[in-house]
Amino acid sequence: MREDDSNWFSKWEEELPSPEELMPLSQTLITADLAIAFDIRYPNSPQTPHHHQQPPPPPPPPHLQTPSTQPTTNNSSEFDSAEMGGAGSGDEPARTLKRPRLVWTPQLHKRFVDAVAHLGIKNAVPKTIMQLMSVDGLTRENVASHLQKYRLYLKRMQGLSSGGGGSGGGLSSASDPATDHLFASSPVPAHFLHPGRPNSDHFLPFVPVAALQQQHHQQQMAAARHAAGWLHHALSTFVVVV
DNA sequence: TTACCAATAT
DNA sequence: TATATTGGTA
Repeated sequence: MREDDSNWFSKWEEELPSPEELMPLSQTLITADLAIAFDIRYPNSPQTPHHHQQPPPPPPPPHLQTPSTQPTTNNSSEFDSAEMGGAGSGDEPARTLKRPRLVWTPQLHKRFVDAVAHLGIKNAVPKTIMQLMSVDGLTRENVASHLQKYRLYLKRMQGLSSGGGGSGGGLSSASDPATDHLFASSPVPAHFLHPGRPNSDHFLPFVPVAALQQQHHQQQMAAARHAAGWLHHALSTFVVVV
């Protein structure tokens, strides 16, 4: 196993989400230059590049949509026209500013589900989930709100699977398709619906990647090594559990 | 004091 | 409807 260490690690490394998959979460439609030009602060630049005056409290993210594919139907006039009525002009303290409503894209939700799955139901609380997701600009409240809804969804699924009968009998689930669209986009791990038994598979490395700046590579690698140690421990536990 | 969580508000 | 905010509680 010793010699394999470097092997499995690089192999594991290869399976990390591609930048294309990772980027979308914190990528905006505005280029860095444009952002600077318009004095728009990015959520995922924890490290203020080079600019004058950047107050410590991270300003609200414009939006953390995930335009992995350039939206063909993109209205380019979608930027938040920050100045409204001239009230909150300029350098006003970032706090007390309202963040734009978070949109739970399928990608974001996928990350959410993965985090919950790897944490196990019992440990899946907003703060932990948020940390595991490591999406810049994502707040605990964001996650809490989503989690609340997701739990209701899971409960409904359980109720459906165990009890009873579909009323009309025609299509599969009688529940409104519209309600489930987002949640249906990501598969629900089986053990979510079977409480009572400790989760059996919660280990494969859930990419602990936090950001994508080069400066963070060190931290990322540190996190990765940490995850590696944890993996090792998890594996030894696995033998016992199984 | 923090964070969870269900209810409620927008 | 989807997400945010609130308020009681552990």
